[in-house]
Amino acid sequence: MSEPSSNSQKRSSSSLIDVRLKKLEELVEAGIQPYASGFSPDIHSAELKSKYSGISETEEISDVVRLAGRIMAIRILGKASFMRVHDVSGDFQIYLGRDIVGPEEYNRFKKLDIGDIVGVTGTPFKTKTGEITVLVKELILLTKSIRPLPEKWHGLSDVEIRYRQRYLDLMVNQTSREIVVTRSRIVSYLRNFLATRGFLEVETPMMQTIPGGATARPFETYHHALSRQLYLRIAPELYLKRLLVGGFDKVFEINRNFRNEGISTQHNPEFTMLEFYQAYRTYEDLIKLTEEMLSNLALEIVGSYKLPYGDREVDLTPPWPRITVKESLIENGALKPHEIEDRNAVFIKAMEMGISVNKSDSLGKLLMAVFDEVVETNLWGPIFVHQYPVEVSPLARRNEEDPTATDRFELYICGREMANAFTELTDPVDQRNRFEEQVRARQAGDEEAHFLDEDFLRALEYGMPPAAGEGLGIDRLVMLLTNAQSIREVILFPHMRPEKGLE
RNA sequence: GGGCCGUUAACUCAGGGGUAGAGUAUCUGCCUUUUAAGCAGAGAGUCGCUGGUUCGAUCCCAGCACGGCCUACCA
Repeated sequence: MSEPSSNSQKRSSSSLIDVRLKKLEELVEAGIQPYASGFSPDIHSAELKSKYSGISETEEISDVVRLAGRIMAIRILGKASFMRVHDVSGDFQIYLGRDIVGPEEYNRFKKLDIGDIVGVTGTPFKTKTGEITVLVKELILLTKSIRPLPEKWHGLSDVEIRYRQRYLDLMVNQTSREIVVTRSRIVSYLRNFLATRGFLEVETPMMQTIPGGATARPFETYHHALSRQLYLRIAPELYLKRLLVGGFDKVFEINRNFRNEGISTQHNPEFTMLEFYQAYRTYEDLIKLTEEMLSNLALEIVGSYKLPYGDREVDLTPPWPRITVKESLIENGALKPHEIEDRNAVFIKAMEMGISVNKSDSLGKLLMAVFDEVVETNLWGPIFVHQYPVEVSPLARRNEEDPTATDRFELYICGREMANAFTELTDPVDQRNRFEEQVRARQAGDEEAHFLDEDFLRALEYGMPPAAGEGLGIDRLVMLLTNAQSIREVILFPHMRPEKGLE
């Protein structure tokens, strides 16, 4: 699309590339296929090392092993050479001797570059320094690399390049690879945990005509054939509940949500959410399930309930404490017990604290504004904050004793919201009233207020069994378990502005 | 969206109003057990972009681009 000169590939880099392109030409002229196929390794580096760790230095092993990987270091010592090769399980060393492969082949090997992918066939032996090494009988070039890799001491640390060219980051940074593997293990564990408890994994629409289930600004798109506006989903909640109406009593979905909001170390426009719903249960049951699921997950992934996070530690040994929103506000000293039910008193307090609030805000919204400002970041946790105000919980069931509160909790770990759950509102009349309240808020300018979903109300009118549901942010959970300080470290290809010259 | 900081060789980084330095990588030569191999030599840069100030800018100033951190909204 753009001319080579406007490409991000700078001139000097292209001179290094030119050297390699010349080598590539020479290979082709010599009749060598620089992008070969058909070589199958029969062992990985980790297995090689463990299998032959017991051999002695002088021992000659007749086993022939086949390995493949990317050359990461080359040490030429005249008529013999060592190379370090990376494969998926780690790295291994190969030994090339001129007297073994012959002078012609040996000279060809000396022209290999760091970054080239090779297949080797040979026998294992132990070097003077005790490293299991492959004595190469045959080496074939599988892929010629024409771009230089980052240097061997410091590797690649420029975060912009690490995120934009994740393939390069994964090639040279082991911790980046480990996070990918850990994330996969976490998702598998959660899937298995729920599946063994009878939950059914489902997929619901990513493109929705009415974006529902959360308070957030949606991304908009357009369907030409239907001539209508569509939204990328902000949550799967209303669809999963429709499945409860339909008769499934335990369902879950692990998938992407999209929210048209700011980007930060805690936020990516698309993020992964686990949502699960269970009929004939309450949020009390979800508290127990969450404790069990996440504490066992920590044992599985980290090997302990106690996790290092930043320069602190968080202890996931169950059970975890609980506190109501109102209790937390009083305990924190933000509000006095007599003020907590008094909208005007809370409004004045919020103003005094410099929190941006509106005259029209309900008591519940004001309480949450104060909570977000002064309580939330101090909740190192793990802790369940529960009994959220009804005005900010339009899909949650009212508490039996306190109709201004809902049977809802949010789980906080390391000062961050990890999960949000509640006993579901199943009363179609109450649900309609709450939606209408949201519509009024939207008309008053609240871009994040819920849309009214008439079909969802129709489903509730047929009757949804009593149920409880929860949403759990997977990216933040992976951050917690990998001690990552930025969400971009746990998302393979995080959102970035387009790179100049490559659009 | 706001504030602060950054952008110099392919990579990691120094430097600083008089047209640029190191290590790694690359290239050449020597070297048969190295593993940050070693020794000798060489090449490599529009100092993010665009303007301004100046005899002269990579350095000072402004704007822009991209990124990072904090902050705001949210999960």
